[in-house]
Amino acid sequence: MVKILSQTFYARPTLIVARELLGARLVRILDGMRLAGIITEAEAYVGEEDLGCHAKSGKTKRNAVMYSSPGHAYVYFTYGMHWMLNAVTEREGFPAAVLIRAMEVVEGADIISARRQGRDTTGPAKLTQALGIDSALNGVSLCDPDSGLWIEAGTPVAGSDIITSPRVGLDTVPEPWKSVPWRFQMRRR
DNA sequence: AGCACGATGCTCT
DNA sequence: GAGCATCGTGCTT
Repeated sequence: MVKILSQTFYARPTLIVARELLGARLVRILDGMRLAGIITEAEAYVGEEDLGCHAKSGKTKRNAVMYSSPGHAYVYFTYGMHWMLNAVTEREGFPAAVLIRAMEVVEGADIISARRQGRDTTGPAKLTQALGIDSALNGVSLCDPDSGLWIEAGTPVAGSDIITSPRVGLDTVPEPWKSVPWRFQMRRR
């Protein structure tokens, strides 16, 4: 039986949510078609103390959604051409989120393959491009099917099948934030 | 198989 | 005006 992850799922410590999102099913309704993938990689960004987090300098127009209640989509634009998808976590007012970095396609493979021109979906911008996720989805609820974007519970991944490592792309971020092992990946089989 | 680089434009200082 | 939670290509080993 299918269960859309609820707000209480997201209203927990971000590191826990990031781990538990591995194996979950990311679902997107695009042009009336259902596309989906199993989340295989995610990263945690936790509060204003975390100097790798967009909220490090406080609330701005860009990162405001990170401060909203858990279970919302934080979608932002970077590098002049890429969109990134995050799930907002913890309590309202505390800026934290999980970046969804990769998925294994399980529904709508033909459509996704066409959208990706045959290329893979392992990468945060590849994933949003594959699913047609952009600024129109910033701030929508991930707990409401009307938004056209949500996450369903999947097969839990055992701790021994999760690989942790430092987050990607934080080259200029000071330690310890640059190296904390807040990237989570499902072991490849 | 790995690395360097250019693309490209929004956000905040 | 600088800096980016990246990607794809092309060139080197």
